[in-house]
Amino acid sequence: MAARGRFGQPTLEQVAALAGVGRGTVSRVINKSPGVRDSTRHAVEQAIAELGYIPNHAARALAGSRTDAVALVIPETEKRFFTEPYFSEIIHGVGMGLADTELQLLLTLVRTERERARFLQYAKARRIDGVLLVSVHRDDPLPDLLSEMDMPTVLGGRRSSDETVSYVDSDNAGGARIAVRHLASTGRRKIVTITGRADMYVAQCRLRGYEEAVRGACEDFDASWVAAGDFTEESGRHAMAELLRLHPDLDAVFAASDVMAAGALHTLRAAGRRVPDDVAVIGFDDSPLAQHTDPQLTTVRQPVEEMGRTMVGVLLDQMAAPGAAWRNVVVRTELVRRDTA
Amino acid sequence: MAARGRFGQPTLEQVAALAGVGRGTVSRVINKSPGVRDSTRHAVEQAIAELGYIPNHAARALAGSRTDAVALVIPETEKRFFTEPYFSEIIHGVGMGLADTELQLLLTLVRTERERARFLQYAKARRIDGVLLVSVHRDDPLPDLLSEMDMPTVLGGRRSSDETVSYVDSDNAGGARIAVRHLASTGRRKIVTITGRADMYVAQCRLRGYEEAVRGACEDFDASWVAAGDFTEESGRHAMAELLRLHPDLDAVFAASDVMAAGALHTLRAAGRRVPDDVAVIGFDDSPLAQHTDPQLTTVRQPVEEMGRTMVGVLLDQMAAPGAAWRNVVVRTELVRRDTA
DNA sequence: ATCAATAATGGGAGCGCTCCCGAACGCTCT
DNA sequence: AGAGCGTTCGGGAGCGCTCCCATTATTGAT
Repeated sequence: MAARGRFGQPTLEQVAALAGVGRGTVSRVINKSPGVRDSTRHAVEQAIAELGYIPNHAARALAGSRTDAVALVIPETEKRFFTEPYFSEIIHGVGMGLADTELQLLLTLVRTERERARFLQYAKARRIDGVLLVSVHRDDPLPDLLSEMDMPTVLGGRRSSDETVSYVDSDNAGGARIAVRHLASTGRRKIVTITGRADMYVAQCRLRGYEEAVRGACEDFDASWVAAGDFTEESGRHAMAELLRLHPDLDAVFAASDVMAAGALHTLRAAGRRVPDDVAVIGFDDSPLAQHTDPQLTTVRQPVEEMGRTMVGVLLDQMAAPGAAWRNVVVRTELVRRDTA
Repeated sequence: MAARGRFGQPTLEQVAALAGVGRGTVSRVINKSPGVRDSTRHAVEQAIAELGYIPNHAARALAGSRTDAVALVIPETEKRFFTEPYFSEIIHGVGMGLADTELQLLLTLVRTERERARFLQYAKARRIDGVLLVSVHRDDPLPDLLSEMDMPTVLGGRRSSDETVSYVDSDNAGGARIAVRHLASTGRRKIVTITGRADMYVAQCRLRGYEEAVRGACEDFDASWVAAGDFTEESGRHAMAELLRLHPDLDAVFAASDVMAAGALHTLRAAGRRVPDDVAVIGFDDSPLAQHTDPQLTTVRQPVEEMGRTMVGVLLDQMAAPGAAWRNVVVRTELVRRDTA
């Protein structure tokens, strides 16, 4: 007589016994493999329901060499993780994408070299079937290492224009262009910008979009209209102050993130400039923060949650067809008009 | 000759062969079991290093019936998950707590009944060794179900004053008291409050703390000073409007969350009240948002990240000594003075 | 040197599943 | 009726590890 498992859980063998079939048949039913007569299938399903059978995951993983788990890797140090709702939204989107699969989500925060090495061990040991990677810096070799070990991998954002791993990205340059054009169309003539970290492609794209549009709109544009930030509020304040010093006559600023825009707003107010009367401001991301600034921030929205969901979709494809071509998706961005521009 | 595993990974058997010992001995070394001579241990470690051996997790889980994974369950619907940085901070704290263990973090968003049932299946099937549960509502049976199946469980926050599962909570009543006392000590005489969802213990505690302190400070206090909110900004605005209508002479408001305080700030400004000159405002949580409001929000800080870390500690204890007594930790809250009070 | 007691060690059994080969059972077609 | 084929099904082998008991090495006491 087939005995119950260690935790009182029924085993596949018991289901087989109850249904009066062999182990293999039950396995076939569970895995929806073809070649089982309908009547047999029903008998097995009946037995499964009766016993409340749940497949043992460890045994499946051992025998079948797949784990039904994917990792979401966030290689971000403290600060940004709190400040940016981006991560919450990605997590949420990924969660939704995974909702009707059998996959589990392993969350891995990689802050130190040690944690990074450990994660690679996990990947090597095949404790996961796939990896979602967000916030990847330009020279990060992790994606390549993963794809070398044939681990299905999808990036959120990309490292450069010729990314060699599947990714889902938003149209950052396009969003920046829309923002600048909107500014220009409302009569602004000196539209400066605050950039994100130069080593992140997303920042480069937003800068590129800005430049493309600003060249078309403002004849006297030059490099001094661009101030470097690093996506923190602090840097937004500093950059804004610097910009104000260099160009007292500026009348609009495009910040590469809402958080930096909030910093800019702060400096602007401290300098006695009225927003949007004297200076118009547009941010990027449409984070919840944008609704809490005063005045409420006009910003470029990227559908982060949708990106998370899409990343899962692409990963699922990769896992289903290993070695298939890279797939890339670029989602649209849009201007959200509020009160600062 | 022992062959390589399916993915080219060396197996324990190979390590044993190379070290010239038996399988059992290698297992003992890996698990740091006693009873291995130093010289033998070194030989094995040497072999492990040489082969780059990584234990196969599935096999361990199957043979040893433990999974080296814990789940963080977030039973929250859309809105709050984005708005509240609380979740990011908890996640971060939990990540830190887990950093120097061998445990993996499984993130489970439970939004629907179906997902809830599925999670219970996972727990029953012992795919995880322990559970961290945050944002639990008063009548949520999940914690009890888990502890009935002997699953080590720790709550972030608690459901009521006589919680029957281990928890880590912050001193909400104390924080509210500090806030009100501060308000009173700066001469405010009509200190109203906006509460959180009545079905959450955390909201009840903050309300209780408020009442305790306000009774001592304002003689004419009555129930009409209390307006119900639900932790959303929206509700903060409405509650504030209502309060203003009932008590045009109010001079201070304590909101049970920063988000609601931000809403209140909005209504106050719209009503032409100056903050903090006419009305002082104190929030709760010290979320990043508090630094972006205008003026910056005075608030009560609860060390969320520390709570996350502590939850892991308590869970580890539970896992080490199953069936041991419940352990509870209440962390301190403190007033963060900014510009609204 | 001898023997009992103790410390190390080897390896069989088994965890619950998937994979896959071959058996059994229809069919159809000569 | 018998051969030949496809469809279903049963169950052995094995995934890589832990558990545990039998076996062997080592130590201390006599």
